Amino acid sequence: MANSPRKKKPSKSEAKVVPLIKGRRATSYDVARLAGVSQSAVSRCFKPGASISGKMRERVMKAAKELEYQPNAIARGLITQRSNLVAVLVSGRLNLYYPEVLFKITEELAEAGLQALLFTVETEDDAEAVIEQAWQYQVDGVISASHMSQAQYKLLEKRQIPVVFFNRYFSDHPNTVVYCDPSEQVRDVVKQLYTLGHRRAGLIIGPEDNMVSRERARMVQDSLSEFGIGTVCEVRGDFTYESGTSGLQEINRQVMDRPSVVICINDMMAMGCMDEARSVLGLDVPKDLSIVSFDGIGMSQFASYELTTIRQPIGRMSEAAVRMILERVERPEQSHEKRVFEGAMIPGGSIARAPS
Amino acid sequence: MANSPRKKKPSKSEAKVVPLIKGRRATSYDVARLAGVSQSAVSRCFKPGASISGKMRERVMKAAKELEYQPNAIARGLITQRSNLVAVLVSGRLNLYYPEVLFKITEELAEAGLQALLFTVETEDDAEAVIEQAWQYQVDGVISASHMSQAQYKLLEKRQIPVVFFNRYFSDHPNTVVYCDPSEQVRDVVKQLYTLGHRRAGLIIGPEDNMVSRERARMVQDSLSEFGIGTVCEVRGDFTYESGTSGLQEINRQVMDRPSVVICINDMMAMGCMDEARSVLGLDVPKDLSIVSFDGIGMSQFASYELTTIRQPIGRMSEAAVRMILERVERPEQSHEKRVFEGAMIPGGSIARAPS
DNA sequence: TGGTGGTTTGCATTCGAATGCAAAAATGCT
DNA sequence: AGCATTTTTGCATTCGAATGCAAACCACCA
Repeated sequence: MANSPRKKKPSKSEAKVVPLIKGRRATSYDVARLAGVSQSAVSRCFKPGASISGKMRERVMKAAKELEYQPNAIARGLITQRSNLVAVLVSGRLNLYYPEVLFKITEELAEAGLQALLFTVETEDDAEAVIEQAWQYQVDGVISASHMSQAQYKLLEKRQIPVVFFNRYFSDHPNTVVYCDPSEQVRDVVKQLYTLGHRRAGLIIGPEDNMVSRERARMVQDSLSEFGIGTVCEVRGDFTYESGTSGLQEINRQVMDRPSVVICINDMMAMGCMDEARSVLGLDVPKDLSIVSFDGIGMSQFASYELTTIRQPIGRMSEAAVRMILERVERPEQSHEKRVFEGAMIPGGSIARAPS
Repeated sequence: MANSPRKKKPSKSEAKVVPLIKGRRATSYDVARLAGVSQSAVSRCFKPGASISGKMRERVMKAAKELEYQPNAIARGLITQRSNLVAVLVSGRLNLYYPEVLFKITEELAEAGLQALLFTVETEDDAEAVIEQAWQYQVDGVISASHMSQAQYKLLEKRQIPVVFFNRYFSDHPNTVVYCDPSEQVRDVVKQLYTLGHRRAGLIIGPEDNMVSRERARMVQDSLSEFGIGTVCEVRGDFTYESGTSGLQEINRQVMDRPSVVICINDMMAMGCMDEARSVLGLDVPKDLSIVSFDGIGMSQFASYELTTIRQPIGRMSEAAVRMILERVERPEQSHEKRVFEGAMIPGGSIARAPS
């Protein structure tokens, strides 16, 4: 490996190497050889803001194009300690809220030059495994819109992997969060219900361990009692359509005198609830029964449902989540931040004057 | 760096090193040092089937646990030339068919020890960019359920990245495919329509360049003409709910004498169509208008819709897709394979006797 | 012409795990 | 015990790009 005289001799007739001829993809060394420069020059050409002269860049780029060279993100990740991968944790396929969030986040990530590593998480056990996987893949950060225990979060923290929570957080622990606070809108909706004569409400809430459900339920309860609307029944579902149908059944079973309005903690359950009311109980929604809910997912506005619901600004929230992950990656020492977005009431058509 | 006598001396009091104490995650070298063995031993411990003795494994594992060591997938990928990443290309958030497929595939991949790198693709230009990204990340393979031009496919082929097409393929080019062929069921459904007295059908199909749409349309046309049912109108949508509503409007505009059945090329459009029929045109589905469609996504069976539709066995198809990617990764020279699954008719409740 | 300062460039090393090869250890057999 | 065979282990190198440092180059001015 004698260091040859620093004069370039690219005239070796290997200039006609067809890229990938033997299954190997071109590396920065191949490009360097073809262009008659050093590997570092090639590397610098692909690093924005690096010190490189015009003609050098030109020469390298020409060779790179010829060989269809693209830097190897894996190798780059190894040396820079930045994978540009972000783990996105969403849960089940049964709540159509998640796909919306997922796609939005993925697009925002792409825009920021990051890749989404997708993980589906149904239980905390899943989360356990997922965290290990993400750790193995050296993700730069985690955006979690699904289950995660405090212990798991602390583990990630200890490993210095930035986490942004999407619509959930731990109140007794500092963390970075994008969150939708619909309390204003809840009050508006409840007020409207009051004006429409509703005095007895049913509630279909989510799993006990779910923060979003707890918070929303609390807000609803607060507003209800403020306006003197009674909660005749509170049943627990799991955010799925099916648990909306069975939820209404359950309410029906528990109280003889049906409430005039059912408040569902998310759209999926509201849709189940509405379908149950109409198809099974033969009720007219909203004339016989009003229904309101949360999320504002796309299909909640299909003509069959037209839910009166409180929408989360998913687009802005996703954008914020990605911004925040980037910030935390770049300045891990910075203190945590919580960004809270207001909800937005979608009037819909699923509420009406209470039947007398 | 004198090579010390091959006697272990792990008693260096660094045994109390707290993992990650200075922000560095443990590497195989750290584990090796703590366990008093070589780095290669550590590596072998994490490779299933490697030649390692029981006590060695035990010692290494103990040290690994203490340091919370997990092999670095990025470094591994670099040396093994296998990233264990698979790019999954799905399109828009507006057709709920995709999330279902995506989640299924992701789960199957996880089961096979692979990670899904998610890409959303709306146009062929997107696909272009996505392919470059995937290439940079050294994905082991691509599962494409979205747009991809022949040129793009050939590019991937040239780069020797295995591709599995999900429900689409190029007929004039060898490729690996999982596909759902609903022709049997189409015939059944059309026959049933005939029996129910339908003689005039409307069609809402998808974009011209979409193979799934073309194929399904062809099958429908074939069966219709076999049974002597006329196509009074064929309009084009884009697989979204909205294009289902506008599709029915369009049909209504084009022909004065409304068809007795509308066949939609996917569920989303069928739902839009049904909602339009009911809420805007005031029709009773199925009494005034029958609707049938394709896909069998979850929400097509919600009580508001209960579509008569031809379901794809998404679960089995996803599993097959992952299997096939694995096979192609391991034996790239093997010839291509096309796995075709039958559809399954879901009776639903969206068809009835044709109004006289 | 020579010196100064600034910009380009290349060299050599690094990231963390895998692996072919040879040395060492363990096992079996006579 | 002595030798052959098999299994286990460590050494050294490799993957592909990034980067600190020093050498080379360039421009400019005195």
